[in-house]
Amino acid sequence: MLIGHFIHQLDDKKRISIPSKWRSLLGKKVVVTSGLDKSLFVFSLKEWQKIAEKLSSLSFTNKDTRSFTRFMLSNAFDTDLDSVGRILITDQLKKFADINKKAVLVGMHSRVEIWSEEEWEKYSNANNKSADSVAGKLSEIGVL
Amino acid sequence: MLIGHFIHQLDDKKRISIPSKWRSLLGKKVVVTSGLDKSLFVFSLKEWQKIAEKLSSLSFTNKDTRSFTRFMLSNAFDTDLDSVGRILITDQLKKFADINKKAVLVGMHSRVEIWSEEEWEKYSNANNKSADSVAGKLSEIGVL
DNA sequence: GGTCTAGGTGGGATATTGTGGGAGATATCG
DNA sequence: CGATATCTCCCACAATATCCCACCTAGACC
Repeated sequence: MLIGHFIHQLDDKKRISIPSKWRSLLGKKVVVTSGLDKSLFVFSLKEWQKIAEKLSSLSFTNKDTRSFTRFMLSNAFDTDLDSVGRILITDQLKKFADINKKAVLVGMHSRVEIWSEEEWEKYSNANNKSADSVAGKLSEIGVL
Repeated sequence: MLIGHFIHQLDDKKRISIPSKWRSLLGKKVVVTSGLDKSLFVFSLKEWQKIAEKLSSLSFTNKDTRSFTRFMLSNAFDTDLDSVGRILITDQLKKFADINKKAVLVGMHSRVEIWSEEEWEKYSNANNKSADSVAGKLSEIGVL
């Protein structure tokens, strides 16, 4: 299970290290694509295949699903981890997520999200959860 | 059942001892995450998996639950107990709970909470004073 | 009261990880 | 077709995490 978050550098060769903890879970080949909220999604090849299948099963007549499918597929990029566990980020994706140098890698169960540091800070501050709302959600899912 | 509380040191290598009493209940692998009121939650792997499953089952189209899931997962950290029963606390979590050196480990049924000593004092003092009102609540829910 | 044991704490040595850069291979363009 | 830019693979280094062992204190037991 992919959890936690790490701050890594995107170097001038547009490489970024996948935290070593996650490498065994992701495998050697991954797919990077544009995600929600100005972040990139990284899937293991296996997870990606599941998603691709789901996307292809969506109705083509619905305008929304058609555009969502295009959004996911057109920006998808498959890349291998190099010998020390880094992946490549294309210019388009770099630009999409507005990543300059520092990036935040976030573990989200079965996928990894990549954010620019600034966007991540903004996002997590903006969603500055009051203790009450967190407590409420926690009790909803049966933790408290 | 995890009950009672212990005061242990968080050393410079960001390790903290789990009370030996609790080790058999928690198992070798645990997950630490940000909790409520400036405290950290420690779950056994089993308990955590239940939570993670619930989280992943939440609808991802809802912006609120998405941010809640990110909050829970991005601050989570899975760690093994070392040969003498200590776990690691990441810088992020250390900062979140404002733990410097002395920390209080509190048994809360199925999870452990970790507080900085100062926060714990503050919190428990405030609570002791209102013991009467707590007693009232307990009778409301049929405990006493 | 002394000895023994278990649990908590600290520190050193080694392995791992993240990051940068070079050289050869490949593609691009005039 | 040659020159130049880009990409890919490989190696090197510094920082840090991980593993292991040793100490120390407090309580138990004789």
